[in-house]
Amino acid sequence: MTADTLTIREMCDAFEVTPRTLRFYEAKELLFPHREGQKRLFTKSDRARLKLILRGKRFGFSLEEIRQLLDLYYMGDQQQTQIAAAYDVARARLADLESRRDELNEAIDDLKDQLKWGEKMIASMNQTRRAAE
Amino acid sequence: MTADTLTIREMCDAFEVTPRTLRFYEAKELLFPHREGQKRLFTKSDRARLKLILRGKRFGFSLEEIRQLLDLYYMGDQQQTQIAAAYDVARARLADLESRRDELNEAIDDLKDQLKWGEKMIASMNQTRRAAE
DNA sequence: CGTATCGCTTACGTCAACGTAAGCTTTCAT
DNA sequence: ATGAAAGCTTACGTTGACGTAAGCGATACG
Repeated sequence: MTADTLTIREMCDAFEVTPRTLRFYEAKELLFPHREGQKRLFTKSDRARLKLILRGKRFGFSLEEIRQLLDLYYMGDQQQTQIAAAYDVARARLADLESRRDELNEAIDDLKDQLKWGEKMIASMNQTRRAAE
Repeated sequence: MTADTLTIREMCDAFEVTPRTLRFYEAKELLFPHREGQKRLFTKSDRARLKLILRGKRFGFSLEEIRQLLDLYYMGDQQQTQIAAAYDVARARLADLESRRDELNEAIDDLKDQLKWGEKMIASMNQTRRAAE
């Protein structure tokens, strides 16, 4: 049985990252792989966290920001004040993501216009070329 | 008349960036302010470009990627092959943005679930606290 | 006329996020 | 037994995106 843990190499292959990157994330307390002697063993939780880390990076968050967000996602049973604080931060993050989505939709609309313009351009140039032949 | 151009300071105030940043963007050929003697004068085109630069950064693009995208947006009348190539790149970018939006929506849904969970948590903890009093 | 203020250039400093190299154990197949 | 492979630690190097400091020219102001 594989005990549901991955070696560092398997983890790298699964997520297309380097060992250095995984060790770096551990040093920054973004991942907490178990140890079997010296060797790291990455659990299901680590895989879920790494997925969120990479997603966060695609959205342009810094590792430090991502670490805080992970602390939110993976809170155990904590004190009420902690939960409440986390709740507020999560709501702020939601607002951030929604505004990002809106801006992204703007950018998409802009680009679609740009593409229409490009199509007309190409068409008219083909026109011109045929006329010149 | 202000000739529709901004000094570097006005530009900084308008976009909340530092002079260093604007000079840096010029050095990297992302902006092309005119000169009045030594002094930079930022045109409407520069303002539009800077808006796109800052938007790109919020989406996690590197300045080099952004420069290429700007070259697309602001192509003059070029050769057909150039237009056609730009068209392809723009379509690829559109696909990228749309997939980002989809992933963003996923993240938003996840977070909404998380928030519901948090609300329940807080509610049940208030319950517990009242029971213990 | 002195002196601030604004802008310019040149150049070195910095921080995040890894890359890369050196040298050391453990493991496992030949 | 051994030597290649995989993993580890430590530490210095690198790249991108600016920050910051020094020093100079022009311009405005009291």
